[in-house]
Amino acid sequence: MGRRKIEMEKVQDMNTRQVTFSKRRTGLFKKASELATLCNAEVGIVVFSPGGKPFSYGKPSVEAVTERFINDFEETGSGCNDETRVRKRDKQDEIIENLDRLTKQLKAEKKRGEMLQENLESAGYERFLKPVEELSLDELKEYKSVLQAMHDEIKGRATQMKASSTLMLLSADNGSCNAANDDDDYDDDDN
Amino acid sequence: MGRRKIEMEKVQDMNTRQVTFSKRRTGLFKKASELATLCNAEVGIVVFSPGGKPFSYGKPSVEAVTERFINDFEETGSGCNDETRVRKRDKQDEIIENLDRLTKQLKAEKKRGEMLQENLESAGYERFLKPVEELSLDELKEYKSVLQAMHDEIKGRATQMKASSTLMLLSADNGSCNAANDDDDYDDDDN
DNA sequence: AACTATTTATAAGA
DNA sequence: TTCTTATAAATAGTT
Repeated sequence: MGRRKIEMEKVQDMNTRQVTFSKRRTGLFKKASELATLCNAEVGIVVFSPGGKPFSYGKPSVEAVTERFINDFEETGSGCNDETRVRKRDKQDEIIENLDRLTKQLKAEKKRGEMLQENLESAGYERFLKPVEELSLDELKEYKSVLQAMHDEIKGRATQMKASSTLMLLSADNGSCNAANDDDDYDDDDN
Repeated sequence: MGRRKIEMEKVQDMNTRQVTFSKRRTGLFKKASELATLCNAEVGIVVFSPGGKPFSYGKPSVEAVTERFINDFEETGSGCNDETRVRKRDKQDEIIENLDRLTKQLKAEKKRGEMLQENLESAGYERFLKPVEELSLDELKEYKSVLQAMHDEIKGRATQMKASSTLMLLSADNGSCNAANDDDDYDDDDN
């Protein structure tokens, strides 16, 4: 949508591709935001750059989503006999347990990452301030690059894991467009 | 982008909102597809309609994502001492275990849903074909609505759970735009 | 579901 | 990288 029409195939020039990625990622997130605002919808996106760096966008927030998901409880009573209600309840209990486990795992993962980072940083300073002159230039360079790599990895790990899990869950059984239903998919009731 | 500019606020008319949702959801998924194709990126999206129906889009496929995520193994060796390598290995093992657990939970959840649906359908047909004339009109109506509700719920449950989990993971700590890094976020190496 | 008048998004260029 | 601009695409209102 610019000076020229472009073919829908991988952009060959790397610099151009980088620029295109940035611009279009921004555009995609904006579109998502507009969809959420205009239609009172909820939306989540994960994108991996070719380099594997994850970007994400979500609106409004997970809390709102999970809350609604869990509060689904109260509305399941009408028109059901007792047996049905019990079955539903059991099913929802399981789902809630699963969601809860996911959150706990995520939190634990984040905490481990933070602790590892702290350990590395303190160890790094100590080693850097004391025996510097005992290290060769090459050793110093290598040491610096190791620290940098570890820092980057840990910093991005939680996001990476979130994004990967997300994509995995998203396309668990198919990899392409996947509308939920065919028939009635839009019943509003909130205002 | 049409006959008139519209305000960025919830569309009030319900029919208009439904149409807008459909059109813009399609547009969003197309944009995502283009981003993936042009930039060789990976992308996943979940959208809830106001009625709570989930829609999702992913490209290329989860398998590709998880595979790359796991193969990250081989590339972590350079520039690390043994202790560092062991730490990284441990961390990645944990992550892989978590991902594995997520997949298993999802599969179990789907299987339970399918079984429940089968049970309901067979029981439903039996009851419907035999004692119809013994049921009052009101009972028949109620019965039909119960079956319909259960059917809809089970049909949508796996997707709902996937989408909810996804959104939860996505915005576990914040609800708005969330770029991964600040600095170098684009290093390509595949061709 | 199709059709346009317009608004947006964006490819190139600076 | 950020801004500008010519043009391609998306889409709001209409049929």
